[in-house]
Amino acid sequence: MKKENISDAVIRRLPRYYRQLNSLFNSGVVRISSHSLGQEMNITASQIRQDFSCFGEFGQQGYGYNVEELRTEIGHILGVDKNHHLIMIGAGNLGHALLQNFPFSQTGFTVDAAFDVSPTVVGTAINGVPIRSMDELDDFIRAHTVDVVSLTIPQHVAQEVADHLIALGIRGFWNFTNIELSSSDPTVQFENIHFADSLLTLSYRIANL
Amino acid sequence: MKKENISDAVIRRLPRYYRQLNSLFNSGVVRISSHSLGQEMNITASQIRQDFSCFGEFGQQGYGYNVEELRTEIGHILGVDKNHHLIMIGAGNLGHALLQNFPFSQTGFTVDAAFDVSPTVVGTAINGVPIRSMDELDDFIRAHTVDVVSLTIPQHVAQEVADHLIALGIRGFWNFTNIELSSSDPTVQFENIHFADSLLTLSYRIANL
DNA sequence: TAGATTGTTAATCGATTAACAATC
DNA sequence: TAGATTGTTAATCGATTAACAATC
Repeated sequence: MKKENISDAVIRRLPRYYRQLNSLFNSGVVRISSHSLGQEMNITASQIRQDFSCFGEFGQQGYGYNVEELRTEIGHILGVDKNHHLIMIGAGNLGHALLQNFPFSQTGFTVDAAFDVSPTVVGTAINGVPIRSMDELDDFIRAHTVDVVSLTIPQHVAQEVADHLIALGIRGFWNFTNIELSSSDPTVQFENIHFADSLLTLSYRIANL
Repeated sequence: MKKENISDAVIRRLPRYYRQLNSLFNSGVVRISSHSLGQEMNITASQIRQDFSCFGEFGQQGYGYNVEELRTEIGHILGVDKNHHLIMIGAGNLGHALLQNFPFSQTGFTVDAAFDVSPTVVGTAINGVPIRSMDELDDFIRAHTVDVVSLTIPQHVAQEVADHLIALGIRGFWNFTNIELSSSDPTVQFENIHFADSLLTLSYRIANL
């Protein structure tokens, strides 16, 4: 399942397609053409067909795409049918918010545990996810499959914790700390959510029309 | 202060430059060349010089860039010196987390109020920001300058609330609901933080090398 | 069948990189 | 002065769009 030469721009559009197709499916729409889908999403029909053709032939001439089928295909490409395992490091406000509100299961993830240093939260559970002590982290990782670690911890410990986790074999990081994490190992993947960068681009745009 | 033809790609790099320059400044670095900055950020020196030259001439031949000066310039371009006013709609877990942890003031923002429907939080304050009732929202907006509204509310009310706010004159939205908001008015700016899209791209990448 | 729409190849556009004269 | 490094123009690369034969 190794596609080569898929550009980042294409990959970033896949979740949007998936989201739109889900919404269409839930509205009972059975089929859609690249043209209509493009209008709804503000993407050209050409680009949609180009994007899909990176992964296979999902449509039918003269008909378009079956919404349910296409949704399943793109979901498969994204791995929502994989049941990835995730643990959360840091169960503060943001970690708490994610555990409470984020639809992990719809995204193909199971949150097996959260870890924190604070004795007041260790031993409790949020939305069914047990909060464990950071002391148990290494043993937990050695004993379980962990595909992704979400980092909702203070900036100043982020790189250090990441390095430690990489040494333990973790390859996927969902990084909420506003710093650039890096690794010399190219198989380690970081996905960053930089709130500050996001707000600053908005700040720029509202000032420049 | 209206620069034309600045591509989105350039704008998205500005906060990264700003972040890196801040870090260099705090480490006491006085000057830096496009070459060194590029090495640190994994960007070519050419691109850095191209990016900066969209906004002015901030360097000096044979010397490079003065870190403090360049930081100030880019901060100015991004508007961190503007003191924008922000209100938050929805003071649930995520809103709470942002109020507690996000460095609004360092980003050039003041949070004047948060609004929620829940009577248990209305009347309280988080990190000095008062939580008001949604009933007070319209009057508040009419009486105050509001540059940006952060939307940390449930998906199903998001577009409706956004439309209402647009009608009241709001032009900047920091959208944390996992849906695509839109407006026919091109002066309205949406900056979306789609957690699910982000996690799905990570899901894709860990499966494909 | 005729009309619609795909998948794909070719053309265009824009963004990144390279090169270099200007100059500190 | 010689060396370094900018700002900018030109070359390259990659991504988006257009066109169209294939075909449902």
